[in-house]
Amino acid sequence: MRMDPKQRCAVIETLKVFSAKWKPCILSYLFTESKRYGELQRLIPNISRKMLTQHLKELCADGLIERKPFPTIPPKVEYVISEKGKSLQPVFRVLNTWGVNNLDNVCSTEEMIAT
Amino acid sequence: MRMDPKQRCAVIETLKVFSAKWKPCILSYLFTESKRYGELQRLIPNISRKMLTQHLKELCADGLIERKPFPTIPPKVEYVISEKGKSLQPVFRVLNTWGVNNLDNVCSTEEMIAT
DNA sequence: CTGCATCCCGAGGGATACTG
DNA sequence: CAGTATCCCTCGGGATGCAG
Repeated sequence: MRMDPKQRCAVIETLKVFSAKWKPCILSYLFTESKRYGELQRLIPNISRKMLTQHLKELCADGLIERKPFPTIPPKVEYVISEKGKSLQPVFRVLNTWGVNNLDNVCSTEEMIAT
Repeated sequence: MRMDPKQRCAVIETLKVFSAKWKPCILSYLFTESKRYGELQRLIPNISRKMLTQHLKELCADGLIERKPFPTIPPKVEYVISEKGKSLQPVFRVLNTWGVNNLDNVCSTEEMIAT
């Protein structure tokens, strides 16, 4: 197993798609169910609006989520996980399992489903 | 599947361990066989000595690789993958597979074994 | 409510010169 | 050969204010 840093390596490009600071968190919420912009803001208290907007845009651009605007007043926007996004869930499970088995003081996302 | 950003989430902590700029590349070389400092430098032409040193240190601290210095003249240091490090290989394969199936213009690390 | 624009700061990371 | 030390700069990302 080798990687040529000059090529677009699948592992590295995959990491780029979802490993930004808040993206795993956003995705994990959307795995469960669609959320509105404001809901995500409340669920992730430390994220700034700028970063939330930016990450949502990038996730849309990469086809992992979809944006569903409703032309109501006041406006309402729902973010929904896409099929491509769903395909990341098993990847997250693998990462979660590795962390639980190899790191200290980490909290499994699987456990959090139960609670 | 939910993540509380206030906890040490397994997925996020796992990403922190190996998703720094050059770490996947370094690890992928060490998966194959042990390498000396200078070899890695030649294999990864764009990395600076500072970053190579820093990332190797962090990978050691996280127990993914081991440093084997030989008190010869001139000095010689080998970096070897650890058992914990090896356990990341299946994780890399999952990331690689997802990238190959879902991204354009990426190059599989698996293919590169064959070449 | 859902964003965009702007300003600003600190960390990540590159280049280079020096050392045991 | 295998680093360390220093300088510097870009960019991720936070805070705040404005707009549709």
